[in-house]
Amino acid sequence: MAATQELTKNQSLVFDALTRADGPLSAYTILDQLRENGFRAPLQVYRALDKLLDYGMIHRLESINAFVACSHPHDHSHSHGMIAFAICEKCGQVTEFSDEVITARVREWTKGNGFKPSKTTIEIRGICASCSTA
Amino acid sequence: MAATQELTKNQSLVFDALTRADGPLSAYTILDQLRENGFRAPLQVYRALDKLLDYGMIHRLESINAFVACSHPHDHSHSHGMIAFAICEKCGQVTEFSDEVITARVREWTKGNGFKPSKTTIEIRGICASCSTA
DNA sequence: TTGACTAATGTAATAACATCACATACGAAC
DNA sequence: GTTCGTATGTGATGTTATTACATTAGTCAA
Repeated sequence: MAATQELTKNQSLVFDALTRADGPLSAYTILDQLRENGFRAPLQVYRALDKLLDYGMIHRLESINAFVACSHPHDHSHSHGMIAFAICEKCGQVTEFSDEVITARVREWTKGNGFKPSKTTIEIRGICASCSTA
Repeated sequence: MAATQELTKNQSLVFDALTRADGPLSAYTILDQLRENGFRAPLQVYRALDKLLDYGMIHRLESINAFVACSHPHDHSHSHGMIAFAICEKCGQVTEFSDEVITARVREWTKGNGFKPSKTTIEIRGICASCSTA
């Protein structure tokens, strides 16, 4: 499984909702948006989100309990590196970037300490450029 | 406000609970532990946690909704740098470290993108050395 | 075609995490 | 002692996520 068109109905609905939104959405916000599509329960959303996370098509922002569509959907180059997120606390915009230096440095630490990493979260909250000039 | 002995009663109780524990605790776990000390409601815990976070005496682990006592309580050297956490998903142990290279690299990114950071989260989940040999 | 298996879905209930709103108490400054 | 800020007590509510169980739909082989 890899491409968008192979998603199930619910997965597509959830993924489309996240793609339409230009910022992170909470699971319950997605649920509300999809009620007209027949969604009734949180689990319908969470199950789809789990799969989409598996497929690497979306990300979970731990610090705000929300989800975003991956902004580099066709770029698998950073899929094994760490992804960092800058989250604007004013407008909600999320910028995704990956940095080899940080990735390498984290890997050094884990190697040096015998720690086997499974998932690494890097989230910077603050005010984005447009919001601080506005 | 800076030192432990200036904490209020509730703040001390919460801080002590976190210090006794040798791993992260959720707010509700703390609440349960402090019922015999008169705690009745979540807010009593959350208010204390907020202050302790302000004072830099504890940290919040965003990825697991839990709190830990700072492991470098007398070391203010890294208090303006970023702190990273390695969280063992097996035993719950949390190792706290700060890395100037990562800190610098994040600062570079934020400067370069006009992003004003307020709080940065770095959390590595995985299996710690003792758990992977055991 | 039937049966067996697997993946996806539907639904209700509940658990886990966090905040709001309002009342009361306490200490310091005047 | 009044005023003011901080801390506290308490119930209700809001938000996020999971458990448990039933049902549906597709695949594949006998």
